[in-house]
Amino acid sequence: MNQLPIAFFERTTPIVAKELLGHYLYHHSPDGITGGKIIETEAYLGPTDPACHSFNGLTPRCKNMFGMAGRVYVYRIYGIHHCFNITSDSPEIPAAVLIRALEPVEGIPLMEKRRKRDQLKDLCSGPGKLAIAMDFQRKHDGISLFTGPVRVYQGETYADNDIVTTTRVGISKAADWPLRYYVKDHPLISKK
DNA sequence: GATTGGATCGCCT
DNA sequence: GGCGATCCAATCG
Repeated sequence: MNQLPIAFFERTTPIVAKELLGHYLYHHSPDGITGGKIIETEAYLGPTDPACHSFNGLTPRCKNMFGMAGRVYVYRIYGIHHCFNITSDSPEIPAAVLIRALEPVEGIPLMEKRRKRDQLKDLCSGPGKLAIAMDFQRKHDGISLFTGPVRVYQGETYADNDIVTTTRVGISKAADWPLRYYVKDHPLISKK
């Protein structure tokens, strides 16, 4: 399988978020390979976006959003879960795409074991869930998609008619900005 | 130095 | 539909 080139990620974040749908996210972890098709994303635009962690400048948490696109940004949320993002846009603009749901395609038994669930819809249908199923942790924060165990491979490209654009989930600031994208009628997205 | 609130999930009613 | 779990960066709410 071919990897998406770094130029794919060095574009404005809504484009990257929308076009990531249909491509494949893999984690080659020590206890096995897991992978899935990206079916739901959200764009976080950087300094102009009040909902983005980089809105208030460089902090220890979001420092890896600053710099090159095509790297991993993982943070802890609600004290419990992790959220997995891919950095985007130019090095001057600290922005990222949150991966909200995957359609599992590889290492499903390992995902079931990590999630302690055996229904396909319970494995990767939400940012916290897919972080568990894929075993994404803080230690992955900042790694490149081109030199480490986490990779994005070329998949299919959806037509605009097959993509739903709507508002982001779970935020209070800029709540009405239409920056969430998902595959229309897909049964494994995180929520309507 | 203390407080607050969050890009969530799963179980309860 | 509501709420508890449980961490920590940002803010002084």
